[in-house]
Amino acid sequence: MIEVPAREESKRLHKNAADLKTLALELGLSQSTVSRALRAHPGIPATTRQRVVAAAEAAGYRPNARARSLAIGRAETIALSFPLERLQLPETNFVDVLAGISTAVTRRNYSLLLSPFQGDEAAVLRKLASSKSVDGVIITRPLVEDPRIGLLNQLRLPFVVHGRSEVKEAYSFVDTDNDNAFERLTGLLLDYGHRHIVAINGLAQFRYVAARAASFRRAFAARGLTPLPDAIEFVSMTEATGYETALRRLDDPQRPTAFICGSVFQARGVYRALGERGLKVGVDMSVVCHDDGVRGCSAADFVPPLTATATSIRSAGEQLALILIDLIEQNAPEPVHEILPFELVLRDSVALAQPQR
Amino acid sequence: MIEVPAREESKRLHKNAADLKTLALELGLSQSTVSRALRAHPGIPATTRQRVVAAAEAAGYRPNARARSLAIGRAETIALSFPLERLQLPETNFVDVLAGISTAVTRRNYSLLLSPFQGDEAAVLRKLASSKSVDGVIITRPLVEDPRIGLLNQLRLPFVVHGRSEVKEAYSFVDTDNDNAFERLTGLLLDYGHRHIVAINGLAQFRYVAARAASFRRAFAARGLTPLPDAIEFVSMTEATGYETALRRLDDPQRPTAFICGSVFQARGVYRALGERGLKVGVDMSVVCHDDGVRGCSAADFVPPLTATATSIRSAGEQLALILIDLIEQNAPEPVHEILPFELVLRDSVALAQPQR
DNA sequence: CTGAAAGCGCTAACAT
DNA sequence: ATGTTAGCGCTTTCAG
Repeated sequence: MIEVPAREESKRLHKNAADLKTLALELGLSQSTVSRALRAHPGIPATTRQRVVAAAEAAGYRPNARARSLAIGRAETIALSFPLERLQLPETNFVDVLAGISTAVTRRNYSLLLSPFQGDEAAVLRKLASSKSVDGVIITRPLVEDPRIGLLNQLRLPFVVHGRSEVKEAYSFVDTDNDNAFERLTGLLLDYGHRHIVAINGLAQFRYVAARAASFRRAFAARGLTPLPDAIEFVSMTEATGYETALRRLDDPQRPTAFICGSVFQARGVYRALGERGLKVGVDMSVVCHDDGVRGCSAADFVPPLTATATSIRSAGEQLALILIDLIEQNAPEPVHEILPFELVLRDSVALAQPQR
Repeated sequence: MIEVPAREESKRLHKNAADLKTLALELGLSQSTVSRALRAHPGIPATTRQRVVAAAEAAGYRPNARARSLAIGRAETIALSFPLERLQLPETNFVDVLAGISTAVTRRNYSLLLSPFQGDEAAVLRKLASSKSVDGVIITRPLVEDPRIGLLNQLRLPFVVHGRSEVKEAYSFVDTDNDNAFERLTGLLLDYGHRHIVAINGLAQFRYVAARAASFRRAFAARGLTPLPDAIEFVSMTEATGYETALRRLDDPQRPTAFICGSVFQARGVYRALGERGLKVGVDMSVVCHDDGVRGCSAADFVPPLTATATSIRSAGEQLALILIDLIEQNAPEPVHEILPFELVLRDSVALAQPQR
């Protein structure tokens, strides 16, 4: 019944639980010296530093994050605020942004707090700010006039927005170059001779949707043309709405010759609708889309492969986290505005427009 | 240049930054009384409590989470440890578990720390434990003999496993009733007269895969039958492998008459393979699968609708979080073992077996 | 180069 | 019913 081997293990266990005080005691040094040695403060000779580091490692010592953050006034943690439904809906690029954020946060030795909300996001943001549980927050999908920006500035909680808003205040953001992407897509179709183009856009409350609508029109204007008044559809970013919208427009006596889709999901719906009407993509009908590089749904894998403006929403996520952490650590005193480039990838989904009537 | 209106605002801002000391001072009470009043401790009369609560609300006061957690010895935060790739791969049920966890964590007023790892999960778990940044952790996809369970027990970090392992030690888990689900699916096919059934299972290192293999054989044994030696395929849980595996088995001279799939993703691949070989599901070939209720890929939406054992992986996520929090708060001193039920939903993907040869 | 001591903001014994 | 006091474990002046 004697547990000789267990004793040494329990000893090690105890060591694992060690705090700074114990460690200092064992080393015959003061807490402050040990603390400084571990943080490689100047003025600690290499020899003692090594001794301390070795002892800490042996003891499996890590500073208590709660005590440390109380002392230094930072939690080394950021939050991602998002509507819970973005984790529940099947078709969103949210998880890909999250993957990017996770990666960067980990690389910078920060932690990521997931902060979902249902209904009142402002309340959640206020709570994050006043309880000081995080050093900063990432918010997503800004509205044309987004009240969160004013709120966060007022609360003095560092933040970065995924996307842009039209508000006057200063704020940092990371955004894809949506505007120009839609202009390129539109221009491409126009240059192939298409005139009756339908743009399947997103819901009108979001700024990026407005921006895309504007750049769609800009591409026409640049060529001395004007789109039809009902050329732009403001619908949600799903396969189902892409399908429904396309079917409706195909069955219209004024059938378009080309579609621009805001997302690969919508494009998938458009392909399905075309299939059902017996129309061949890249032959009878042209389709292009914007492709955020969402995992598992690439324009390259469409049949036929889909011409698209390609970006990486995951790297947008990485940028969001990196910029926020820089902001927190004051490496970036000014608001940061980062617009990520896209690439136009030509594939087989675009045909020359048939000579009209 | 005088900022009269701004002054009042800055005053309110200042109030927002209020701490317990300031609040106590304003109220003419001691910190402890204010603290107790806010936590509705017994022995604080309703009148003062109301006064304190009102003042706190007006000031936008929230206890500093870092100070509080240092004082009470709990962070009121749990972590989810997972391989980063589960956020990057297109086909996983991970996000659905996450949605469930998020929901429950929020409901219990806890926070959720996302703790991805690449490579060495043990190191991450050690860090979580020694830095005391969270009160507990959820781990997923246990191996048959999973070393994390021993580690976490040794570290004395409360944890719950999504799934089971064969290790001897005590641990809490939430798991779907995988074993019996596969037995039911197999039994169903056997009762329809099928004898040459191929089970497309997962990768062999995971316990649930072994359990499913065993219950597949159990269903045969219960009817005095034995499956063919190569009846079970151990492959990954994706559409692509479902497709490839099905094609290979279909092109074998010994073609099976039915498939059991471990996931809807695999089943989707099987459907595609059957389509390409001109076989009609529910007529020429029978297919069943286990359906975790992943968002956007339901067995009910297959064409034809797919007979499946249905569970909700999201509610598994909820249970995981609730149990862990109970464990942390000592509401559940004993390890908790929760096996979630499933439902067998009959649809149109199963036909009576053709009389053999 | 190292140690002593204060304090981050809160909670909880221990008084009264 | 309320106040006083002593920490929680760390960082960081301030002394030596």
